[in-house]
Formats: sequence, structure tokens, C-alpha cells
Amino acid sequence: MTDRDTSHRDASRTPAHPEAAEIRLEGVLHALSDPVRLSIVLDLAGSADDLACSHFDLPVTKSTTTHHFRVLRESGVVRQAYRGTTKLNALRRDDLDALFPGLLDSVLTAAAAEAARLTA
Amino acid sequence: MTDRDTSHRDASRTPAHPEAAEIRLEGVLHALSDPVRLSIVLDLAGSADDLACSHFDLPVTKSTTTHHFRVLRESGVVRQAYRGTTKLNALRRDDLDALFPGLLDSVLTAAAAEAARLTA
DNA sequence: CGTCTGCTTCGACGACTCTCGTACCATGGG
DNA sequence: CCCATGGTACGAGAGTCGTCGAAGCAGACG
Repeated sequence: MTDRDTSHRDASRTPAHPEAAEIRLEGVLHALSDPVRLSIVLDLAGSADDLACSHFDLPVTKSTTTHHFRVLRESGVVRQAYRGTTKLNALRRDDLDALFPGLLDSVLTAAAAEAARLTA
Repeated sequence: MTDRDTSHRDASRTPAHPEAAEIRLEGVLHALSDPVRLSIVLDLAGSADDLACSHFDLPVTKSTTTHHFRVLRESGVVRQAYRGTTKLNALRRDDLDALFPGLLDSVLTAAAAEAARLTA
């Protein structure tokens, strides 16, 4: 722990994220087409700031949860960062809005509308 | 063939479409997450009116084309109707806009933007 | 009538997805 | 230092998806 003091800190454990220019529309749509992932995104959008993975109450095991978060991360929908033992998740609102203006909002609105429609 | 005189005419050969209330957001997003289908929708949106299946120049065989059009129809994205030997396709803009306001437009805009971004 | 065109149906195959359980690692606290 | 906690890695299994070719059907047209 001399000059590599920060090597095992938060930033170094950050998993690989695609650049904004690497985000593909098909990938985003595919990521959002899964009910579990859509609920994650919906929950994430409803909260003001980052949420830990453990916050979500999903009907799948931890392995599957990891898988879904990876799909969301690799498609460019969320950004993940470690903080201690937990992992914080945040929507990449800025990047998505810049690339696909209005898309995220309309999907979120549509998801909320559909949820209301089906539970009515 | 007495009272069922119209049974083999255009309307009767119309394949099954989901009701507007049956359209699911996940299904729509999944349908749009395939490059071939997205290009179909894009082409369909660019044209003023219905387009025949034969109009599209897709990099797949005819069997696969049929498959993609079925996915689009069954997810509620397009409406299909026969006219003679050809089949006409049209976006279900009204239904989609009513269910998911702004979604279709933002996807179309995003697809056009991405196409321009990748061919630049 | 015969044939051509446009689309469908039916397997089939490879690839990918979602799911899981188990084993594992890395951080933080007693 | 040891263990509890939160998340990951690695198969593995069931299911779905995209693709194709070959065969078939329904109108159109000579």
C-alpha cells in the first residue's frame, strides 16, 4: 500500500461500463423488455439517488439479480459503483437523455401507466 | 358457402390481432429490440400509408420475414390486412399513442438518431 | 385451365436468456 | 483474527428466439 493506495478502493472495483457512444438502442430496449429489469429501472427512477442492490425486493435469487444488473449495466441503462460491501446503482439519465431524448421518460410513464392499468 | 359468403374475402383473412387493452409494454419493447423489426417499423413510420411485405428489402429469407411480421403483429405494433395476394402493414399509431404516449415517437427518433450516428 | 407470385407453415438447428444452487471473494465489525 | 454480510463466478438446465430450407396454399393473370 504505497502508491497503489487507491487501487483497491471504490473506483478500482468499478465494473466495466459502456461509453455513451457505445450504447445501442436495441440493447436498451432489450434490457427494458424484461419485467424484472423494468421494475428495477422503475424503482430506480422513483428514487432520488442511488440504490443498493440489497434494497430491491425481487422475486428471483441473488445470482439472477446479479445477472439482471449486469444486463442493465452492459446495455448502458445503469451505472454501478461499489461502496464498501454494497453496490450502488443509478440510472444513466444524462447519457440516455442525450442519446435518446424522451425515450426513458416515455418508457417510465408507460410502465407506470401499464402497472396502474393491470392492477386496477 | 351460403351465408358465409364473405368468409374468404379480405376481412376474413385478416390474422388475429391483440386488442388495444391486450398490448403489453414488455412485448412492444421486445418487438422493437430486434434490428430487423426496428428497421421495418422505421420504414413503416416513414411512409404515409400501408406498405406491402414485398416492399421491404430485408437481409433475411421470406420465412424469417413472416416470423418478424408476426411478432410485430402479435405484440400490437403493426396491423396487417390482406389485399389480394399481398399483405399490407401499418403501424398501430393510434393504439400505441393512447397506451404509451410519446413512446413510439421517441423510439423512432432514437432509431433515426442512432442510424445517423453509426453511418456517419 | 395452368402457372406465377406472395406469403405461410412446418420442422430443425444453433444461439441466447432466465433461472437456479453452490462455491467463492472482499469488505467491515466484533 | 475470524466470521457475518453483500455480491460474484461458474456451471447447468429449461425455455425462447432468430434463422433457414422445403413444401404448401391462395389470388392473379394469361
